[in-house]
Formats: sequence, C-alpha cells, structure tokens
Amino acid sequence: MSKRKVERLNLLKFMPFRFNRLAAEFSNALAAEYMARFGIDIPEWRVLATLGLRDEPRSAQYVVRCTRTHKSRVSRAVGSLVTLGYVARAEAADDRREVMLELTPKGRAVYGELVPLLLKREEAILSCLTPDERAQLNHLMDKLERSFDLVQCGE
Amino acid sequence: MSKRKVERLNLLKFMPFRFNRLAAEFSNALAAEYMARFGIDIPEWRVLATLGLRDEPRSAQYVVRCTRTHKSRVSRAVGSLVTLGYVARAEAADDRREVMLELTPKGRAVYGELVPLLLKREEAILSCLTPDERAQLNHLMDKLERSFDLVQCGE
DNA sequence: ATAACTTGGTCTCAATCGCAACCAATTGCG
DNA sequence: CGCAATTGGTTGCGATTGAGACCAAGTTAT
Repeated sequence: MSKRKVERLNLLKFMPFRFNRLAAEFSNALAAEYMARFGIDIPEWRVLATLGLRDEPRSAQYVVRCTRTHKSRVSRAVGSLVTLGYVARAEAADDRREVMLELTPKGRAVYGELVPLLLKREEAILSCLTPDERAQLNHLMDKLERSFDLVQCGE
Repeated sequence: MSKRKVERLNLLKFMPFRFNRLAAEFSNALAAEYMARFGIDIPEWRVLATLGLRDEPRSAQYVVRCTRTHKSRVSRAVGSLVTLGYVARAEAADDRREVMLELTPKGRAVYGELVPLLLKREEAILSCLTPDERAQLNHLMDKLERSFDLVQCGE
C-alpha cells in the first residue's frame, strides 16, 4: 500500500482567505482616512449607517440583525455615539426593554458629511472593474449572501 | 439657499461592508468545524498553509509577505505551532537573523488531514455558483487584489 | 573598520472583541 | 393570577490583536 500524495492547498487561491484579505483591505482603505476624523470606528459607523438610512427611531436589536454585529459590540458603539452626541437613546413606548435609537442633528450632519466621502472611496476602489464586471460582482455577492442566509438588501 | 437633500447609503449595498460580512461568514464556516480539533486558529492555519505548499524551509518573513499578516501575529502563531510540534524552527545558514520554518512530520500529517476538509468546505460554500460564475468570481477577485497591490497567485 | 541604517523576529502594552453572566421587561403556560 | 421561559440590552472578564519598542544581525557609506 503506497503512500498517497499529499493534497496541496494554495492559500492565494483559497476563497475564504481571499475574502478575508480583501475585506481587510477595504476596511483599511475606508477607516483609516475618514472615520478617525469623526472619532468613530467601524462598529460606530455601522450603527450610524443603519440609523441614517431612514429618519425613524430604530431599536438596538434592529441594528444587530441588520449588520450581523454582536449585540455587545453594538451596545458599546451606541454608548460612544451617545457620548459624542451623534445618537440619542429613548425608551420605546410599547416595550420598555427596548432602547430606541435616533440620530441627533449633529449625528445627521456627520452622516451627511461621511456618506459622500465613503461612496467616493468605494467608487475609487471599484473603478478597476468595468460596469459589466460590477454587475457580476453584485450578482455573485447576492448569491453568496443568500446561501449564508444573510439579510439581503430589500429594494 | 435651499438645504440639499441628504445623500443616503445603504449598508447592505455597500461593498466594503458586504465583503467584511461575507469574509466573517467564510471564517466561521471553516474555523468552527475543523480547526479547533487540531488546536489551531486562523493565524496558525495560515502559517501551516504557507509552509505546506512546498517542502522547503521558509522564513517567518516570507509568511508575513505571503499572507499579509502582522509579524507579531505570525510570530505568535509560529510559537503555538512549535509547542504543538507541528513546526520546527531553525537558524538560517546565511543570515542568522532569520528563523527558518518547516513542517515536522506531525505537522505534515495535520496538513494532509486538514486540506481535504477545508477544500470540501470551500466547495460546499461555492456550490451555490455555476461554473461560469465561479470563473467570474476568480476573475473579479484577481482584479481587486491587483488594484490593492496584494500578492497574487503565481501559477 | 566603525558608525549609521536596515531588516528579521520577539515581546510588552493598551485597545478591542466575543462570550456569557446578568438585570429588567414581556410573554406563555398551568 | 403567578412562575418559568424568552427577549432586549448592559457589563465584566478573558483572550486576541496590532502598534511599536526593543534586540540581534547584517548592510552601507565614509
């Protein structure tokens, strides 16, 4: 019985690795530049982005579900944002356990300033792809997200 | 002078976010299942994978460059792997600063066991894509990696 | 040759993170 | 009703991490 040849794995071709590496690059490209300026980090930004999408109060739990971020992380991020005066906490009328979150005017201002910068940065990163390729990327991400049972983009 | 409408950003459509979320899912899917069994974590796995690709001693620095992992993290991962008996450290002949790393027989055995499991897992994850779509994904990842100046897969 | 600089690697430190325990409010069930 | 189970959120704790100080070895310039 001869020894079977070892199966090799090229890390650089291994999708989980490639995704992690690329995701880290995306984060660096964004966080480094703009977020430090407003005293916020990625978890804070996720809360901000979730609250900024609609002008309605949202519960912390909603943010958790939306962003797949651990609730302790969300809780702490909300704490920072409240301290910074970007977010206001309020009790929910119907369920007094829930903490309803809303952007303050100051928070909305930061959001309004941050969004164009981040979108521009995203644009710069994706500019290496043709329009067709971008559509492909969207489609592939959709399928992968669906297969992981991640919350999809509604509209 | 009228107030301009706030530009909105849908987090779920924002590529940096999507990449990060998906990357986390990939990691969970792999790490949870197999790696705990061998007492190794993601940084350790990266070292193992780098050393396993060719049967030649490599320096820690090589692993750093290859995986874009911080050198302190690599250093610690190597420490664990040595403790576990999966990796052997040796001085380089020509440059006595370098630490040459090599898989031990035990390390090669673990590698040989782990690789098929991980590849099977990757396969399961990507099975939601058609062959065409997989080719597209490869191509898109290539382009993005190139634009980030990441080390590419040679062959 | 020696001083200044660079490079490979380890280690200390502060910050971050996720888990899980915890509290409070709500819901469900006997 | 009243007690268990569940849910929303906070917090303490241990583990992990990256930045950067540090040491040792090698390189370069004069």
